[in-house]
Amino acid sequence: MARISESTVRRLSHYYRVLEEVAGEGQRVISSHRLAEREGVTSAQVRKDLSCFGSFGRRGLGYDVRHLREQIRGILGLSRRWRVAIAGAGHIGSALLAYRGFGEQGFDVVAVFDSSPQRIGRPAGDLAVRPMNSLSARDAIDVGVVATPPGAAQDVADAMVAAGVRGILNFAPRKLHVPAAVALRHVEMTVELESLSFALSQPRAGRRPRAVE
Amino acid sequence: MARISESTVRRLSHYYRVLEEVAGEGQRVISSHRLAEREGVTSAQVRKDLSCFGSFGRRGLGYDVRHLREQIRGILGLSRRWRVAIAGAGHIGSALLAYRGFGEQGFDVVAVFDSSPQRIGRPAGDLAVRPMNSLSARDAIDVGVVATPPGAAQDVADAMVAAGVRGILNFAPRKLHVPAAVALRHVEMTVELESLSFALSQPRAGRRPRAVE
DNA sequence: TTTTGTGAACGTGTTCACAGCG
DNA sequence: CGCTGTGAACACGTTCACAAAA
Repeated sequence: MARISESTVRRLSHYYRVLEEVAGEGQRVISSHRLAEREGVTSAQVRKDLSCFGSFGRRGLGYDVRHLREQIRGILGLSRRWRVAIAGAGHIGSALLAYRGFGEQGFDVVAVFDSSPQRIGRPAGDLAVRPMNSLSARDAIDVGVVATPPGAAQDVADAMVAAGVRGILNFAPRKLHVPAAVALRHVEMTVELESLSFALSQPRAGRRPRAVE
Repeated sequence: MARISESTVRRLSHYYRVLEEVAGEGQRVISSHRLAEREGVTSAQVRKDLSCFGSFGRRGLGYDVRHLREQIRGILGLSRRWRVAIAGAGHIGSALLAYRGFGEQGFDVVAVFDSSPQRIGRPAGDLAVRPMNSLSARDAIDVGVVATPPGAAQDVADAMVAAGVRGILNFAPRKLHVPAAVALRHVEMTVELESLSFALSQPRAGRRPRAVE
């Protein structure tokens, strides 16, 4: 089985959402063409992506919606739960804590940290905000979420790595350096905004690849 | 001047941040190599990206930090201001409203909408939450931010398009369909999370280094 | 000499087109 | 026949390598 590209994984995540929707509509079977249509990609892309992980379809028929959904669920690791720590109890951190979808995807927020004395000890959902330096390997955190100001982000990431996290989701607009064994993903709101600003600044009505339909 | 790839624009946004930092450190000149190093790309990449827009460097010397920063600022359309409307006064919408970086990038939030009667009329920063259906072309919105539950996202986007927005930033985990002339960007927190989940599920050859304390 | 700007080479992800199978 | 699975062709973004300039 060849190396899986990041784009393939991201599309898998999209397919998964479409399949949940389609299953909700009572559809039992879906073709790569229909799935592609809903997601805005080509049917060949769908088949290629899926074929990285096995043969889930039936020729002449299509894919069983429930079965495919469960397969993707397994592939994406959504069948198990992950222990998450959020660093930064500001606006973003608080919003994330309150975000229900987090738990629905298998991520349990088990600790919230901040370095500001004013915030430490304050209730945050079912939890209380802990001082940043109290994070340790004993917390057994799988995924750390960096929701601090940019200036603190690298230090926080270092602390997370020292505490043994295996993945980091970074919301701060700064490049983080972590060991290769730690998975790192970046939610780049700033970049999306500036990319939007660029598109809006272009003279002619933009024919941008991401503006489909 | 050839077509600009989306990746190039996104990197430009990164370079811009590095340049602000470097300018703050008092550096007056920076080479493509140093810039690349800080951003985690190759120096050829930096030069190629910049060369799409002109010749900003001096051979044998490098790039003038302030000048390059201002050039990129102009290219990304950050020299002017955009009128922004946020739809959805829930956790994400509120966090965005409180986010200062928004304004620093030239985006003025001039209206907040929601369809829930409980939220309408409530103060939101300097603004008051308005009923979703009160959005109209008279608001002269440039950019709409979709921060609603997924089920409402498409309707809200349609309303924004009808009100004449030129760009949409979507936080809802659902594909939006908009006319090609409307720029669309997606903050895919869900996808990043699931991509992390996938990475964590892979049987990694190199086990993570032991947590040292 | 240093470092940019850029055509050429390269690699990777996407699309095509069809063989294979129900 | 219809639709999947997949090698081959293609497109596009990245890297290389070097001529040109300071």
